[in-house]
Amino acid sequence: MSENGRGPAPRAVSRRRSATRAVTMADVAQAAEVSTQTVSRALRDPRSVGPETLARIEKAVRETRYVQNYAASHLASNRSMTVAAIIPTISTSIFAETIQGLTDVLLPEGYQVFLGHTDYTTAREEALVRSLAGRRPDGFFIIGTKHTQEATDILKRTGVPVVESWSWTPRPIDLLVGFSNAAAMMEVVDHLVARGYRRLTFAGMIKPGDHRAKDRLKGFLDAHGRHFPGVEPRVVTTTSGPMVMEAGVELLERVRRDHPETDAVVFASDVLASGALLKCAALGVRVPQDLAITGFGNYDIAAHLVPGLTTIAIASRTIGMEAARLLLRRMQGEEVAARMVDVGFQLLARGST
Amino acid sequence: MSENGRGPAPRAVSRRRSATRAVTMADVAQAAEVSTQTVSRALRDPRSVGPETLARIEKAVRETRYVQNYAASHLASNRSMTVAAIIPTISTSIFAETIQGLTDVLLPEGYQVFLGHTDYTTAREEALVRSLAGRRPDGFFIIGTKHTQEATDILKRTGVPVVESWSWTPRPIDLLVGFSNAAAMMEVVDHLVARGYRRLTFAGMIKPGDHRAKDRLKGFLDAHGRHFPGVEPRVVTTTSGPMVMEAGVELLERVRRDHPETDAVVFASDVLASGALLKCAALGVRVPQDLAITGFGNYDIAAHLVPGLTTIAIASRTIGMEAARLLLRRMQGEEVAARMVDVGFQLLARGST
DNA sequence: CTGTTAGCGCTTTCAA
DNA sequence: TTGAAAGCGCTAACAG
Repeated sequence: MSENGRGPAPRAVSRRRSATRAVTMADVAQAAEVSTQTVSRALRDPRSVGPETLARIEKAVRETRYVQNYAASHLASNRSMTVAAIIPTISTSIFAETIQGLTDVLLPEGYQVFLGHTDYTTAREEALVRSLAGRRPDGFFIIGTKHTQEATDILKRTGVPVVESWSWTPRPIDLLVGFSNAAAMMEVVDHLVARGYRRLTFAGMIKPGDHRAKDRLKGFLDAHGRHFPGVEPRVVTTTSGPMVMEAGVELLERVRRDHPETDAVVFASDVLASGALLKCAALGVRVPQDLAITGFGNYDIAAHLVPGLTTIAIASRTIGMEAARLLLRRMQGEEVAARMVDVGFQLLARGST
Repeated sequence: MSENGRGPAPRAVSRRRSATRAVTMADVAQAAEVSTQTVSRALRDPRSVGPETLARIEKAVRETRYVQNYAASHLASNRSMTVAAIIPTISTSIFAETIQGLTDVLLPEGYQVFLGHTDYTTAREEALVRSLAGRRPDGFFIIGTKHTQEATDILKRTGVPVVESWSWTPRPIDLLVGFSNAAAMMEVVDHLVARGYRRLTFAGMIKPGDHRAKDRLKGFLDAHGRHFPGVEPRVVTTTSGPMVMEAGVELLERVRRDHPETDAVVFASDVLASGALLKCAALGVRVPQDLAITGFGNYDIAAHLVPGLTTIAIASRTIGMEAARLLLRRMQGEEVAARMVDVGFQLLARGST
């Protein structure tokens, strides 16, 4: 325990910082009677060393319980084998699906994922980008295509591939895996109009940094203007609070109070729509006869509600997987054929309309 | 562009690996006309350098667009400022809440979170622990208390704090933030019996590595044996497939076919219970008159279903936040008062029983 | 197939 | 308050 028991004349002054010296590659090399270089090679590509040497090294690794230090590896090789992922919030299962898809593809290739969430604020996003850039990830994955100038600059200067997602833009920072939220919403409106609904109201939670929600509203307004020129569009929104079903209930109540003539409510998310749909059942409002309801996202619940919820299905997991594949190709030095991937969307017409 | 234009006699042979040399602390130091030491100090503790020096350094940082390299920092200081988090799956919103809580507390303190998921297999968990250990995180967060011997060994030998969670054990590896799944399930059974139900059936998805689901089944069996000694407990399970409402629908169908006498179905998760409850509405099965249904987790949907779903509420986000606080204290060298935190659970009796 | 050398970019230690 | 030297644990480059 005593820190002083080192003896009188420690030749090369010990500059150790860690108390319990960890096993290093040098220890393995010594145990296997090879150089550290050979150990390094054996770990990265077992076929690059002789079979007997390899066996000795593997034995040494086991016996010394060696765990490679990636920080040192990273510093020496300039490859961190990590990918930074930036999402608005983890608690929305639909982004979780995307992250799951991302990690499902990246982990088997040896990449680890750093995760950060912005809570839908661009300021937090910028801080996160800066902080994550300091980890020198080999790639970035980020939800959204609108960022602060500073964040965009940092992302561009990292020199590593960047995938933006879940939106669409003609000029991505680098790579893009997304779809047009506006176009999807237009399709919802077209569908409602085709089914005979005429008094549509948009209801959504639009946080300051949530450009996907804004695009959906924009799509609604565009389509509404196209179908009902001159008619003032009905819009009910909240700008804060957790994205939970209760918010949908509250939005429904505001729609019924402020726009009682509404015959169809276009929600910006399945979460909100589900809350509203269930509330309708409790209130005795018949869906879709008295009121049609649409959602966005095709969450698990949408197909199970009674009636089923008409919504837009997004290939959430696919976005993550496709993004991972693009990143992998780039991180391995290959070129990608298409820098922009449109995963599209699909209108699922169910009983609620 | 030419790689050859270096001239004939490059004195000290360049051993650069990165093509575009990134801005380093030395560049900042040069621009600010101080040593790298001073820059380093200024970045870590601005008050440790003179105000004029600080101003020059801050200016230099801005002008050079310097982004600190944490890998080098990590290697030199032996602190990575990261925490590794291991969860069964990201796509289950209830774990996402926990991760959100964890990051909400850790990010402001400068820690970043590495995320990995095991898909409920202990083999993948072990691989993940090994891999994440190589990143030398300053702390581990892991869902569950049952691990392979090897994974346990690695976690113990890292020398950093480890928080296990979402279960209960008298002998955690290090720290514990959890609750007893079995006790929670017993309370569900007690509640049903008190309400007059006598023919209970357990229905759940029990994946091989999901010890929390197993504990819930165990709790059911214990309570069932206590209330109905000698009566064979009814249990319907699946062992694979995605945890979605459809699985709940299928379990419900099996319960109705194999155990038609059932008057209450005890589901191991709200997801399953919700699917079943909605299916009951579609089938015309009255809940709770014909069949009572209970869930587990108190997902957002539970309170909005009609009737409301009786379930066990878990402080999912709190688990993450509490774990983060324990880790922080330990990572900052302080002792923690209580190594084991029981966050408990709460039975929420709603209309479905 | 294997070893030697230098260095990745930062922080610790020690000295001024 | 600031600086000089050393080294964290690994890998690239080169040589054999």
